[in-house]
Amino acid sequence: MLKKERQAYILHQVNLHNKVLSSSLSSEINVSEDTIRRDLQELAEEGKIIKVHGGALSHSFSQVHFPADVVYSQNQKKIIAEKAISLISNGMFILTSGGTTILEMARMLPPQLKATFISGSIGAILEYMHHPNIEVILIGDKISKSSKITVGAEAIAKIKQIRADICFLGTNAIDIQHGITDNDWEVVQLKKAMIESSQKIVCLAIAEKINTFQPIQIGGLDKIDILITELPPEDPLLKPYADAGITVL
Amino acid sequence: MLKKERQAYILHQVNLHNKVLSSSLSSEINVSEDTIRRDLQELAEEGKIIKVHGGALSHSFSQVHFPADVVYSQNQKKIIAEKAISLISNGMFILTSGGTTILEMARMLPPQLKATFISGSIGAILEYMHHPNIEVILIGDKISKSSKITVGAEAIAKIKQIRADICFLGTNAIDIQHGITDNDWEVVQLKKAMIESSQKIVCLAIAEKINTFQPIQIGGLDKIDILITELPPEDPLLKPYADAGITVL
DNA sequence: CGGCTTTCTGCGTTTTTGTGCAGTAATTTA
DNA sequence: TAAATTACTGCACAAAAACGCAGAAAGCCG
Repeated sequence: MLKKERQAYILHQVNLHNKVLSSSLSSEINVSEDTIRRDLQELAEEGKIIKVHGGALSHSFSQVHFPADVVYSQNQKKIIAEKAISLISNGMFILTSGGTTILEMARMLPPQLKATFISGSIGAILEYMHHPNIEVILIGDKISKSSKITVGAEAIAKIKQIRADICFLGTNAIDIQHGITDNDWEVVQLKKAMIESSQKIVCLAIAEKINTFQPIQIGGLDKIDILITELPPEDPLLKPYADAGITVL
Repeated sequence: MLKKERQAYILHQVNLHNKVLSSSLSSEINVSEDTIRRDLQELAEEGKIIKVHGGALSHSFSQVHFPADVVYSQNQKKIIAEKAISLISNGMFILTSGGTTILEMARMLPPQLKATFISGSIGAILEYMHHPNIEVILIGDKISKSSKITVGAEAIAKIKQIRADICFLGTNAIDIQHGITDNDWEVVQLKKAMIESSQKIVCLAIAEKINTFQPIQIGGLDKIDILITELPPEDPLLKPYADAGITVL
């Protein structure tokens, strides 16, 4: 088993179960605990997991601990959310994934807006529920504790029954070559279904996610209609995407 | 259980109940009181809780003054929750409605418990998600903002596909003549479906709901297997229900 | 192709960390 | 003030981490 492969597996396990033990990983993959420890350390340095004595935890596990950095990217997300909201009008059926950017958008929805929001993300649903004029449809199925969304065949089947006007995807990684990618298999399946069920696909991504990629592909750039970042549309970083036929906001 | 994990659990408990006892935490998590004390100390040093003799308090507690009757009915619900939890064992499929009593039960589930919980109540789902060993299945459909649960034909159809071991119903009103009743049409439909899909039906009701009724019937007393209140089972108020063949706890 | 470097992995040893226990001091409660 | 809880201290033991090292594998290059 290759190092990269191993780390991808570890990351997946962490995101799935919220925690991993060095000892159990070691026996699962058949490498020494030393190697596991080194992998965990690398992943921790990249900020993908939180290393603790005995194993590692997923980032979402200890939500509380996101200091100064959070406020900074909060503002970025507000800019993105504003642009996204400008695409919504009354009466629309809107499909959304989860993720902090989507949550920010949900919070900023204008109170007069009348629309139907469909999502499997618990966090997003909670936000939508606060709004007076929004109909909320919850996609049900097994809940993934790490990503706090519903996942599974039922959820996907349900999404496939829908014909939404527009779909907002919180984007974990996007680049020219691989399109949009993610690191959780089940989340990927869900997003794929969402793309199939929507007339227009909007990707919300903060700039640091641009030109990065993750192990699993959701879809190529050709699936995307609109890309929203906190940068001005004419930023050179975004030029390749505009050239690929995507509307950049 | 990892140290960080344990501390996260403790913190969650503190924020939930506003206080924790070292002794009860120790037996819940199965570590020595010494370890708990050291955890509390660390959390206190980080300013996340207030350590006191015998346990710890939440920060918010020191400020807010709870009206006595809130605490009182909180305690009633805790008694009910405890009795209800005694009916649950590992591996069970458990269907639950919403309501504050159910929420209290969800909060008090022992961390070692491995079971599958199925619900359409957003609040309950959020609680279940915090527990390390519980599988959570979310019933999806349109969300009723007033009751904060999913309602509708899809939700009912989904429930009908389930064969649960036990079903816990938060009860709004119960009396000898009308059985269990409620005042929300859609909630009633859902609870009816839940009753049909479960082997054993448990009603959780605080004493003040006993011998009251609401406009819409969910089901007669014959549908109920177990009735749980905060009163001792031999309380005369409950005698008619025991006579009707219901196990009263 | 052969030699060189670099990277990766596993092993043994030393440190550090986490946990429980016993005895004692401090505190609550009656 | 006495009895009972709870807190603290030092210690012992186990588990995990860190460190240095050596062999294996992969990549590079003339």
